[in-house]
Amino acid sequence: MHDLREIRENPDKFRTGLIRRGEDPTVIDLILNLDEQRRGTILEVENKKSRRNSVSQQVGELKKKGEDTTSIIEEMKALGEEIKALDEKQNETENKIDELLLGIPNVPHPSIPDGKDDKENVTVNLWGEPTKFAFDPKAHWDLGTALDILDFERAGKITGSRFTILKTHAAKMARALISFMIDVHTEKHGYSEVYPPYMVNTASMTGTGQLPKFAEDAFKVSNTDYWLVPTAEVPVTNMYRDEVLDIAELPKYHVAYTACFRAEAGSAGRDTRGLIRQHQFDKVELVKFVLPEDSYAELDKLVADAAEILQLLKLPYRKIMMCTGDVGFSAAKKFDLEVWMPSYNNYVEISSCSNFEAFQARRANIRFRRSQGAKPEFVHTLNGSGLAVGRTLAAILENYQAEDGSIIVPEVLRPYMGIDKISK
RNA sequence: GGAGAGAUGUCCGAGAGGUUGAAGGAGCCGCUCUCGAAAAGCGGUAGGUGUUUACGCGCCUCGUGGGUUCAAAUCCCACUCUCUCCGCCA
Repeated sequence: MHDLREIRENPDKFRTGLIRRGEDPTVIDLILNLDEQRRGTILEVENKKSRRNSVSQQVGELKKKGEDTTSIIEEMKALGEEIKALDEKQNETENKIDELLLGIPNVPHPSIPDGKDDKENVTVNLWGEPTKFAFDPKAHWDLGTALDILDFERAGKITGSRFTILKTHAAKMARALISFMIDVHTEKHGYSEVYPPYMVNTASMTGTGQLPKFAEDAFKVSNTDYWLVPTAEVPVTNMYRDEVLDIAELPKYHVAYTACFRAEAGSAGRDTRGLIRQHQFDKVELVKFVLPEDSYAELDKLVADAAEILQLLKLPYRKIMMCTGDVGFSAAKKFDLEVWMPSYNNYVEISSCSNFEAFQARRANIRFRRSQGAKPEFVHTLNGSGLAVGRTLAAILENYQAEDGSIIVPEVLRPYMGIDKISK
């Protein structure tokens, strides 16, 4: 969410941001009009309230002296009605403004390229090379089914499509990956581990920007105000909602493992096979709360922290900078890491690292103070996958497959798995 | 699920319709004293919003949302959360 005052003072910045994203900038003028209306009413209603406050005080004094106050009270009754009517009008206006404000995406950072969609994203660099095979490599869903470590059919029976049962070595490898990733981030990169709830309330979903605009992407728990988390970003970022953080604690880094739940509305027919696009998947997420002036340096470090997992697993990947058309609603700048997936003969997103600047902090009211007595300011928030576990598992199965259909276990996972090869 | 208690500023804690945005204490900041420190003394110390070049002034906020009243932290209703006891339970 943006600061109404900032929009008032510098509307062109926001118009330009919308235009760069390919969206309609006239919403800014709509807001400016409503704001003007709103401020006019404030003046009017506050004058009346001021009068009521001082007269009410006098009433108290007069009554103490035993004087007659009936005519004043009559007058104040009428004034009260006027105030009530104006307050209602004011509420309506403010709700309309909020509704519009909540629907406006973040302003893209000047450094990111203009573009319509993902085709205009920019490759920043490549690490490693697409894996070469002396034989015809298989897709992970075929490998996993043949090894009896992935079971798509029974998952379809017990739940539905886009769910998978991981069995034996696959289940253990998922667990190993979660531990490995969290260990690297806590021990080497300085993140503090949290294990949050998998359900969050509407206020939290609004704080990070999933709501109100993207309700159809999430699962709502019926008869409650709760949503299944689409990413650990939501609970972890909202840990500090409505708090003023001590500047000595900044920057604050958290790493969290959760299952993630996504409705995948609008993805019907895409990535229907395998682990790539599931309604439920595991993810280790990195979340940062930082000083505004540091957030872009912190973004680079965040991407490097996520990339290091891929390097340690020796999985080839590339780093992509998202263009204005693909940067996402809440982000000002975003890098994706894409891992080489032989079955796609292409790179597939495995991590998404964003700087939200103050966009989420303003929605969630997360602030800090530069010094004792200073005005609170909004922090900048960032997050990134470090990494998506299901896709990592798929990438390992495919990139580490041998001709006989067995899978070599990446060296860094062997201490966690106790074996060096998965075979029949 | 049943019974009860509670939610006040950075923290503890008073207040129970009328000059209370809120006593008192702690913390923090500044000053005095001191060679320095401690102690002591004095002063300051919420957020949001509107207006103003500025000093300032106004409005809102005592868990959240409604209501009663000329006037609500204080009365009424609903909800949320926390704690205690009982029941159930991984």
